Amino acid sequence: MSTVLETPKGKGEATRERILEIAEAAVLAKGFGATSIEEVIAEAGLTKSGFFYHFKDKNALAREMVRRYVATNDRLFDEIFGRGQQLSDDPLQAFLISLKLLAETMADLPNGHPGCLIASICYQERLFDREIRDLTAQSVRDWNARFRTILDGIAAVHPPREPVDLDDVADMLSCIVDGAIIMSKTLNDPGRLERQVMLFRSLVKLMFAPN
Amino acid sequence: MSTVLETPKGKGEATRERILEIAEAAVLAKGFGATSIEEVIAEAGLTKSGFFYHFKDKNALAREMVRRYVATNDRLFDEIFGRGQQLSDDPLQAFLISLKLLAETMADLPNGHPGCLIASICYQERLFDREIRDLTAQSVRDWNARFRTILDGIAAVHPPREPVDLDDVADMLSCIVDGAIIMSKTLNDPGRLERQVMLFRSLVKLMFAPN
DNA sequence: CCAAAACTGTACTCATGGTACGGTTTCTCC
DNA sequence: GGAGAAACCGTACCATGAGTACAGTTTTGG
Repeated sequence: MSTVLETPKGKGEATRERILEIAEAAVLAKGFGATSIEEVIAEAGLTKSGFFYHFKDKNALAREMVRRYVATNDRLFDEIFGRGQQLSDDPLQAFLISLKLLAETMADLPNGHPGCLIASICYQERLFDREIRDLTAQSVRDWNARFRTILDGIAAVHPPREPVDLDDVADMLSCIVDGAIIMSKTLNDPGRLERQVMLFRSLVKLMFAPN
Repeated sequence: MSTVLETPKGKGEATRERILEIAEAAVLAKGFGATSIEEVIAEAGLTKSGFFYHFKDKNALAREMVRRYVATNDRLFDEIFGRGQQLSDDPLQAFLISLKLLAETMADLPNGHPGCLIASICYQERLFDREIRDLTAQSVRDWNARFRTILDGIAAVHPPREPVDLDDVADMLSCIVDGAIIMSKTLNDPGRLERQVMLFRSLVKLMFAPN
């Protein structure tokens, strides 16, 4: 309370963050069930006791991982779609700009996109408790709602030329990103993710742009 | 060779199949790393010795699982896209019919789509050997090539109204299906998968149909 | 009926996840 | 600079699961 800085961040907080980061990478590479606490703490450079000081069990680790992932993603979306709105008053143009930014962001990852934690968890649902599954579900709903709002704004100005359901179009963006991440990883070709986002962008243009 | 039936199928073959089916369901629900041989054999009703009679180790099980999954999927695609071609001479109409069939097939799963094994494996790549990763990569490439061929046939008759890359459009179908499966599972709403396939269908129409 | 196929049973090793708990260092604040 | 909390270490322990070895038993197909 007395410090001026926003994030006092005791030493413990830093360790927590390090654990979460290492764990997330491991989970995305081998799955939660196959990610051992031992390997995480080995890489983090602390002991088992130290780990359990921060997280009461593996499920607590998972919960915090998801919270962290969702928060990071939310911030990224805020920035990307906020930036689009700054750069154009037309909602369609703003969205197209944001999609381009999104594609570039995806392409900028040096070793390709590390993966979507929500997708990873979805394929291991039985390992997680109700709270975690609710967390992932809510975050997906939030993202879809965000896109839906944007699309509403566009449709108000540019009536779509075909009767498409905007809820489905909003869903589609998440679907394409998740699907493209999988394809990129499977084929070991990071470029596909960017291309899919750009194709989605073309289709948005096709749907709304006056011909 | 002397039998008339296509599949003589000794008793061992049936057991193998049962193991693979149980294992696949378990892997899609909790991941490969968290799927124990013990639980699989418990559900299959045989002993550990019995299991290792059929598969030399867990990786052999994974290999056969993937082979089985890919073969099943190939057959399904053969049927769906073959049927489309039977029902219309126009390649675009044929594809639209097939996509409708695909959407219906997806919607017909009683408890929603169980999941894509390739996607599941992609998020646990470190657990699998080179051979398995090559298998999944090749199957994805094959599916993409199949769709690309269809799109080529369409484009030859109906020039696309926007300059879209047909390779990307072909990729998109797999991406959308994989992504929609994840969303359906995460939100526990099986309907989304069907809707996404139908939306893709609308977009194909929008891309190629003369206005 | 016989040989191969398809298992069962037991008994073990080794590695690892996860728990429990008491002790020790390091930080922080008064 | 001392007290107490936060952050961490050490060790001992149990349960589970992968995988091996191998001898025995049932089942099946020709």
